[in-house]
Amino acid sequence: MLDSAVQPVIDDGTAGAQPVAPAAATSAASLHDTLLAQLRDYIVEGNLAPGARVPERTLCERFGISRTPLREALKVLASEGLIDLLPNRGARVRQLEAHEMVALFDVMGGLEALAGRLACEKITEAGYAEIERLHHAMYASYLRRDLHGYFAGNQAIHDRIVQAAGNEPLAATYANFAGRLRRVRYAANLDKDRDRWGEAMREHEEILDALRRRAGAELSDILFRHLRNKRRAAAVQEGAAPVDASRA
Amino acid sequence: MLDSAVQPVIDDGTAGAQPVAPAAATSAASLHDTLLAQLRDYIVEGNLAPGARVPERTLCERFGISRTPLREALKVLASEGLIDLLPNRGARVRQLEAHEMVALFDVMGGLEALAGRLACEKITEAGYAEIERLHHAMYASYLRRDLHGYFAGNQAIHDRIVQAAGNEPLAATYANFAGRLRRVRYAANLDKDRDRWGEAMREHEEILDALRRRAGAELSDILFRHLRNKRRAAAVQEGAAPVDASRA
DNA sequence: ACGATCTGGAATGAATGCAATTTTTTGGTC
DNA sequence: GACCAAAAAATTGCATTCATTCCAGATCGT
Repeated sequence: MLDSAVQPVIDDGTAGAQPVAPAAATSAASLHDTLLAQLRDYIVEGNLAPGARVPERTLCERFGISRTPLREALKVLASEGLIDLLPNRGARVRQLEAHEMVALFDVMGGLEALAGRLACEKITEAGYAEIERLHHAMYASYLRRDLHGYFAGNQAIHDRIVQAAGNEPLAATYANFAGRLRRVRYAANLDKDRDRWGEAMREHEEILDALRRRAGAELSDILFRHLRNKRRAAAVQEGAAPVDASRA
Repeated sequence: MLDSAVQPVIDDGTAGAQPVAPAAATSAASLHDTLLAQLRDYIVEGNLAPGARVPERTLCERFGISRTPLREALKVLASEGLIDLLPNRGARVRQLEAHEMVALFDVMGGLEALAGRLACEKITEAGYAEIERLHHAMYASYLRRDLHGYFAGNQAIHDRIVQAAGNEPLAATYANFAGRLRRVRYAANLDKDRDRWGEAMREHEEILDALRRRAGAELSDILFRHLRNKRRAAAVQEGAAPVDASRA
């Protein structure tokens, strides 16, 4: 569906944004949250330039639906912070100012800090072993200077910690913020910042150590500072590359 | 080219609804977020019993609007976690299970912990002085055994800390979770639990002290544990009392 | 010629209408 | 009398339609 193959960019570094909303554990998916997920992906993938208008008509025929469900999805996306809904002027893709990106990073840090603390309370030995395995794999990628593998491992670890926290609202909120930040691609400049890379690796050693000792408060603090450092390293390139929005 | 002559607010019948948390601080209000705020308040206030159906038709004539904007608002409220949206079975007021309430409290704790840490970085002397004043006022209420005044002051302090964090997404998320938890009224059992009341008061002393010293990590930890204790004290009564939903 | 104003088209916001699914009621059977 | 099945009524989901607002180009005035 989505022609994301045009630009295979490494744009992630935090976490994967999956379904945000289906809070109901009992409900079996849904028929039209599909559209929401589709639209969210469509925006997050970068098919619409930041600040660009979100043409209802075009998207309607793009997804083969009427305006009513699309507008509903748009309202939800606006409440998630992905787009801005101007009164009578339609929807626009949210453009992140520098200070907004900083704020989002801090929230991510707070959420990860919370996740780490809760994970220390709930994680099983098997769960820890899995994270330890991921950590070593990531370390191997680091030694290999395999940026892609490193990021994948990094993301997997952070996701696992959030998952281990066993807190559904936390996981949903985390996914929401991760999705908002996914559009800014701050990842690619690690290969030029070897110092930061090594520093991040050391921080991950601390993370694993604190998790092993189930030191909740300590892990919480480490994780927040870890995100702070990641934010600092990412604050370099701000203007994300715009992507073509016009496709017949 | 913005028409400075703003159109007059259309307030037909219903009382003025102040938004719980205007997520978009910069955007100039809105014309139909009003309905969203109204509906949110309507739910949070407890006009609909937990687990009860949310009849579109009824609410439509209640708010004097058509089904389309109402359904949009419903979708947003579902994404906020206030209601569940069953596939073809309409909307239901979210019923909080015990473990869900626990999870929400933990997220609140994490958010407040983050707010405290950020507040230590950004708060001004005047801002701290204001919180100190509120603290003393709350302490006076405590001595007076004025439960209502105590809670008002308590909430004001926590709100001020969040506000002092100067992080808009954090404030919005905090307001969201606070709204979700507002329906469970855990407050009333403090007068029967004098020990918890005194404990909470001591914790607030610690909070103020850490904030005065701008000890971010310390304040963060205190706030999380403070919320944990509040959760423990609140976990008693679960089923909130339903209120009549029929009002002509 | 430059600027403001006016008019036409397009898009947004909301309401109504129609098909599909669910729920309730009614009837039948064991 | 209780339980199950089928039809009717109501409700949801979506499409279509109508009113209002915004944007653009053209027209008129200075």
